[in-house]
Amino acid sequence: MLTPPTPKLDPLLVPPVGPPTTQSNAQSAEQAARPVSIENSVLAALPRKEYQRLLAGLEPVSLTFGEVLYEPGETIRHVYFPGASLVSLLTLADGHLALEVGLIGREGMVGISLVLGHTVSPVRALVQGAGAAMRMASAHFRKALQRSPPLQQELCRYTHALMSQISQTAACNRFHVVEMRLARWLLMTHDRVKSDQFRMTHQFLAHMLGVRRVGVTRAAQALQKRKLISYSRGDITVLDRKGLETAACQCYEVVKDMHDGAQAGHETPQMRLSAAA
Amino acid sequence: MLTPPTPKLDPLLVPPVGPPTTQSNAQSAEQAARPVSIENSVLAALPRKEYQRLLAGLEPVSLTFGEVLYEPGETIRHVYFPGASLVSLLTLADGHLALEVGLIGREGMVGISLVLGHTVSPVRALVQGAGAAMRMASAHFRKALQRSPPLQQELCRYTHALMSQISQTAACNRFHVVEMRLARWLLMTHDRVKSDQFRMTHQFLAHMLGVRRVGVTRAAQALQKRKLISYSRGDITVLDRKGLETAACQCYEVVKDMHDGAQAGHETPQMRLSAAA
DNA sequence: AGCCCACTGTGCGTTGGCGTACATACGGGG
DNA sequence: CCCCGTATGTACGCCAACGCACAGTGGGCT
Repeated sequence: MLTPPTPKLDPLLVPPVGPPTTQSNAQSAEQAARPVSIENSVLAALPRKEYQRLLAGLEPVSLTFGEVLYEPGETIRHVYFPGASLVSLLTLADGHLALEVGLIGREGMVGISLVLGHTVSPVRALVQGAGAAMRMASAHFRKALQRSPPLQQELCRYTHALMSQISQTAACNRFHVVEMRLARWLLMTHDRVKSDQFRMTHQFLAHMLGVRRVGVTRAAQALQKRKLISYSRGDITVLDRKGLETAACQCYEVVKDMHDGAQAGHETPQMRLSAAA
Repeated sequence: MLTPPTPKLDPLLVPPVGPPTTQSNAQSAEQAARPVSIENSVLAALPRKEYQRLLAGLEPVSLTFGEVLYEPGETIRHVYFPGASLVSLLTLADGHLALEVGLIGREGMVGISLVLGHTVSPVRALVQGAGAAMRMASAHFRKALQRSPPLQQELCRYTHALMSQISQTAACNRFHVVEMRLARWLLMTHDRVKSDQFRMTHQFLAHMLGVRRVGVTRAAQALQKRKLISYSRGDITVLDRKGLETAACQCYEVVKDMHDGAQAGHETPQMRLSAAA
């Protein structure tokens, strides 16, 4: 939250940010003092030795709200390992409408295309929650990936989880009403940040969910009336986590189980059998 | 989920078919005479030597309409390389509604999860167009994959294309009206089969598009009135391919470019930059 | 030939979300 | 302290799609 969310008109389609990488570098200098501070599950899951080797190419950056990391069709310059930050993957339809298909926090990596050998992003990657992250230049990353089977494995797992998330989101967007989807979205965000409270305007949520702002307002009202959340001018607070889970569609649990399963299955991949059944 | 969910009522969730694998084997015997007859782009893209080595584990099968290859949460026993056949990936929402998120023909492989190290499928894989395919047992496939970097590369490419397809479909399902989506779907199918004509009831299409059967009927009427297609009792014929492309949303082109780009980009991955801009 | 069933066509009231427009409320900067 | 812009609340007509119900229609099977 280094900058106020929405300066002008419709900042969410193309938010007014300075050159992203440059300004990030400025801030990253102070953080460089303790470069291991970023907690990212993918990195954390690596053997100590592998992690140490990776550190050479990793650079701490501070992601600012609204920053666009990739645009569809754009070459990927860095991959990002979010810590406290939060990144949305958006698919564009027609050219002006956007819809979130994936949400990436500390459990994953931004730039999965590179893992699969593509240098171009098919989606827009938008910073949705400001915070710290580690990044690595694409060229360096590809080399590191080739040299590190554990990293490959970790990222393959995550890729699969992300793919499942995207699939489930597709069905969810098709079948479920706004209120349920909003609840799900809040839960997903809640999982990825430490606090019960985060900044998030209705307008922004509308873009994520692919609906009108008014639709979000209505849904949010309903949730607030049920004492599940409270909000005011961009501050959303989760009051009743359990209740929210009830209000959300089960898509939430399906996706969550998938991510958890992917991590839990680190040593025993087969155990996922029962989890998903 | 080995038992049929809905024996009566709605034949498309589990169409009336005999034991899938067994009966397929019966038919595959005659095809075994010339096992190289299946044209699959992934296999075709491999160096001759690699392909020859793979053949040992490949087994020609005949997929029958309505056959379910995987159910969500089920262990993947084989991967499939479709030839003339066509397989849909369906995500389940709530437990009874299904929505197609991906369509796989000769350009891909069914069972991508295995490539990413997961033995369990997150989606249902439903045979949507009967025809030939090659299959390989999971254990064998995993070994083959480890030994063959070209296969890895080919499948990573395809995985990426599939992921893009799923993302785009998600947005498409959210924003576009049934008629456009139907047109898109017909085009995608048309791309993957040789003929201008294929079997496809409204009810089936309704499940793919996640809408009512009546919705499909209406949309199909409109397309027929415009002389783009003609249909009768499950036989759909594409009359005006160009016209259909106009009637469809541009999601079709976006996804097509991605698949083509993935193949064309074999040597020049960067060239896609301009295509998606 | 006749029957049955799958496939397709049509109608009706309902509804969730859309597009638009305008009204209030908070809060920070001048 | 006032002003203005951002954030939120409310209203109205509209439409695509929904759920349900039922009516034709053609092909295959006995």
